[in-house]
Amino acid sequence: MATSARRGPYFCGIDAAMDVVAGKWKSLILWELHHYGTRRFAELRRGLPGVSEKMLIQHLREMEEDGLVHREVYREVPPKVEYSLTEHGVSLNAALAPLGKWGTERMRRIGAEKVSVNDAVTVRR
Amino acid sequence: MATSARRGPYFCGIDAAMDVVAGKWKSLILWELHHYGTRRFAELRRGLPGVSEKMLIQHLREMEEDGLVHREVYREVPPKVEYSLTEHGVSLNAALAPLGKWGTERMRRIGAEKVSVNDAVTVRR
DNA sequence: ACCAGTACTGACTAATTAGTCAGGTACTCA
DNA sequence: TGAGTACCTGACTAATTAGTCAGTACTGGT
Repeated sequence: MATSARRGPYFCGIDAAMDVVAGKWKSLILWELHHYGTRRFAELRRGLPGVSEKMLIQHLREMEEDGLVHREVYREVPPKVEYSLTEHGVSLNAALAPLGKWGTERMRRIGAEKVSVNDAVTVRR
Repeated sequence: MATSARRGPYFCGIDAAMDVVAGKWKSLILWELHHYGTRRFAELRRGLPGVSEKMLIQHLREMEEDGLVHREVYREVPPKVEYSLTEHGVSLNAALAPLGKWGTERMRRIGAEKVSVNDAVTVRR
């Protein structure tokens, strides 16, 4: 089982929270959905420069399983799928806010750059 | 470079914070050091049931590089090394508190078990 | 003398996570 | 007719992260 799902046992709450947020793009997806409310698959892909479709879908599926995002499929052609945060997703995002603030502060401290759209296509590590 | 160090560019603050917290045991180390104030290497090892010495050292070194923990070496025999949180480590821990609360709530929701000392030696995933 | 405790290092392997790329359906527009 | 958009799936590979295990130097206790 290469993908998803641990769901305990956990050492503590942070451990449990990390389990659902860990993944290269998950926090970014959370932020996008929080910021825009509702986003289609292709919109998310464009909003997360550098993400591969495979990972985007995989993360979205895991987050759906974990009850963080809601997936609304419209039986149309061409297909239309809308993603949005559930109540739990919204509260997780709120819980992440202080961490985001700390991170922003850290970026200022170490003088880290923000990724630009041009950088994003190239390597990140 | 298998170990450590990305340090930007980041997409956002959460991305930057995640960079220093990601790692199987880092949040737990943070919690231990926060709880006890100062801990020796062997105390940490015992406090984190299941951790391998290699990962513990590796994580401690990375966190030291990232300015989260302070390493105090006493030139004695047998060797004595004390780890403690720096100011930044303390503030990071504070920023993680809401996330920990969310995680605890999630554990209650999904009925996840807390790891017991007996479990810890065996597999975790 | 021998074993345990301390704080490690380093080689090697296993497991996990992410990326690439090809394909698939069902349409619309030129 | 051919290209393009939308939302995917699946096979295969690369990169990253974690685990195992052996070994070091020194000492205190039995």
